[in-house]
Amino acid sequence: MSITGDLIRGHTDTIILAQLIKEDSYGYQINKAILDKTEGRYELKEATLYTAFRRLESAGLISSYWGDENTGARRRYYRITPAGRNAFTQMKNEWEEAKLTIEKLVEVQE
Amino acid sequence: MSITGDLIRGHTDTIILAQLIKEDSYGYQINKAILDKTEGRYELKEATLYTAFRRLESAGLISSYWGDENTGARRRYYRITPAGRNAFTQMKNEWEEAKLTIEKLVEVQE
DNA sequence: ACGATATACCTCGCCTGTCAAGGTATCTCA
DNA sequence: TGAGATACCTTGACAGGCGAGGTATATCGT
Repeated sequence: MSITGDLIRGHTDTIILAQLIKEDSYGYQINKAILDKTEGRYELKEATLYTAFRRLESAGLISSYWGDENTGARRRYYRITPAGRNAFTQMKNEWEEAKLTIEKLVEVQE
Repeated sequence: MSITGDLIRGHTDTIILAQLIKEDSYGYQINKAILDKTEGRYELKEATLYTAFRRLESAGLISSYWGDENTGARRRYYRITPAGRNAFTQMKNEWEEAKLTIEKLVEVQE
C-alpha cells in the first residue's frame, strides 16, 4: 500500500494529466503506467480513476473518444485539452509550493 | 491562499504533532507558529484545527489540559503522548515516501 | 465610555474526493 | 470450459476540510 488515500488526495488529477501530456491513453494503461513508474508501490483504485476522468472531462481538461480496436475489450481514450495543459502546469507549480510548505511544517525546530 | 485543502489533506495531523514535539502549546499559538513558519502563506482553518485536536486526542496521540493563566482568555494546552511521537515518526516517513512517489508521477517522461 | 481589534475557544452541516463492492463484456491459454 | 487478463462502469458509505456561526476576555485609540 505505502501511500494512503489522504496523502495522494489532490494529486490524482495532476497524476492523470501528467500521463496524458505525451500521448493519448486509456484508463487501464494509465493505471499500469503508474504502477510501473512507482515499481508497484502505488496504483489508483479503479473507482477513483474513473471518478477523476468524469471530473476532468466536466472541467474541460480532457476529452474522450472510443478506440477503434476491432479485437479485445473496447477502450475509451482520453486526450488532454489545451486548458488541461495549462491546468497541469498550474498544478505542478502548486505542488512545488505545497511541497516546500509541508517540508517546512513537518520539520521539528531545534 | 496558495495551498488548497486537498493538497494539505492528510498532513494536518502531522503538522500539528510537529509543533508539539518541542513543547506543549495551544490552538491559537500553533496556528500562529504555522503562519510564521510559512511566512503567511498558509494557516489551518480554525474548524480544521479543532477537528484535528479532537481526532488526535481520541487516537491517544495528544492529551490536553487547561492553562492556569489568571488573565486573558483561557487556553487549552496540548501535549504529545509517547504514542504521538511514534505516530509522528511514522507519518514523516510516509510523507518522505509519498513525496518521492508523487514527484515521479507528476514528471512528464520524454 | 465605547467600539474595534486581538486573543482564545467551540460546533454544525455541507461539500468533495477516495474507495470497497458490485457489475458487464471480450479475449487468451491451459 | 474455466480461469485470468484486459477493459469498462456505478453506487453508496465514509472522512476530512472548512464556511459560517457562536461565546468570552483583554487592550487600545478616540
